Amino acid sequence: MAGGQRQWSAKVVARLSLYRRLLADQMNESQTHIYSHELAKLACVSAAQVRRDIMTVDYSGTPNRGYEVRELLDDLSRTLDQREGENVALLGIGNIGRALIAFFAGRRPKLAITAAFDSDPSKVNRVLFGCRCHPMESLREVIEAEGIRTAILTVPPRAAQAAAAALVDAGITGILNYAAVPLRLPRHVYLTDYDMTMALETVAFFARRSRLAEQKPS
Amino acid sequence: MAGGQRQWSAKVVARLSLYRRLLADQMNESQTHIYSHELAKLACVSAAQVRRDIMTVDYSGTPNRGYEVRELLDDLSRTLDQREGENVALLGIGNIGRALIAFFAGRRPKLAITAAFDSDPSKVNRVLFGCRCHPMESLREVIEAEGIRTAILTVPPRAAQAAAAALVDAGITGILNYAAVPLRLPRHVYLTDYDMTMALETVAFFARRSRLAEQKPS
DNA sequence: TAGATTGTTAATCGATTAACAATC
DNA sequence: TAGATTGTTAATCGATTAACAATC
Repeated sequence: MAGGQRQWSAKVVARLSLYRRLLADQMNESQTHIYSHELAKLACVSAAQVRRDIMTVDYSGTPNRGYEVRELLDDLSRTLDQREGENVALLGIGNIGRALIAFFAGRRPKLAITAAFDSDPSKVNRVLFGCRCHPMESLREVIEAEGIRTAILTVPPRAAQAAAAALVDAGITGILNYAAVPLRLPRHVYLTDYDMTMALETVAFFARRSRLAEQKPS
Repeated sequence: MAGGQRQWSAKVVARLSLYRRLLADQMNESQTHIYSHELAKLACVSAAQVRRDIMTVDYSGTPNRGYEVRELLDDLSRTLDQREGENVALLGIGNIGRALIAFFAGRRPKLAITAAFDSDPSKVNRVLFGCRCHPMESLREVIEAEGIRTAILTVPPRAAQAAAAALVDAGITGILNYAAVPLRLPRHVYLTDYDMTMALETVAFFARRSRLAEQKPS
């Protein structure tokens, strides 16, 4: 039922994205069907969670064969991809920005970084891995022309809030934020923060703790 | 009470890391004290959460002045940092790996990437932003010599599981995984996955949905 | 059929928020 | 003091897991 108002959570969508990639691997190995517990093992989650997640894309398996790899893959792609493909913008061509452009070049057929922006004139009009760099002044123009709704933010912290506001102003409704600053955005804009310092400090904290636990006398 | 067995969650630790950075900014602006709701606004979280988080580091504010910036900053650092500083290893010197080495160079005084590893001989023995690149063969040796417990994984997907196993074998207890593959690790190893494809697909999904919601007749 | 797996509901778990007496 | 803020407990919320009848 197309009109059913389903509540998607970010975690579910992220797992669907992972399932899709794992299923593509399975198809390359000529697997035609797969059970929830098999997919669960590949994804490192519980089988119950796999079954519940798959319910959300309105695909059904059968007790005998589990899930048909090809069919499930198609249904996942119908949920995750826009049929005609989709373009993404990237703001800030520093080390991280360049690495992300290189990483995503050709990776997903229906999701490509097609426009980059930087305020540094020396970077403008270059082409990196098929992605053209534009001046900040043409932000709105390019975003509207290419129908872009999703942006990656890799500018320095100080510039992040203003850059994000400009993006929203130009019609962006989803931001992946690599700048290590909390952003204040209107509610209709979806935001994911990828703060690398926070991530590394957290891992280091628990790595230390694990060692401490080991040293404790049993 | 130092011995109190407190249960730390990854989310709380990550927020403490953020609070610390925000407080450092405040101190640069000569703020001596700050209220929970002020810090909450900067961090884009609720005031109740700030108060509860700060409780976990055993620091107390006062109704009159809120929190003393300097004191809270010190207590957060005592929790997050190892007093004598700490080294981190990075595996896989591709685009992402190089960008991360550049990003973290000199960023945190007590947390530095000091050793990189790659299986490509042409990359070995170079020095990037003060970080030396070693051959994979000396993994254990270097990790033990530098007392490293935390590692960043930026190798290609196929190599990730084996590389992670080698890290664990060498004594690593925390991994920040940028390789887009779920890893199976012993339970004492702390793992955070940073799957960029998953993140971008999720943001794009919700960005699309937001637009759809806008178009809906009220 | 017997046995394993599915879809789906109920129970559990953990994290966030609301509320409020104590306090400066 | 009066008023705002704190530490802390109780209520709420959402996500995960367990359980089980239906099914191939």
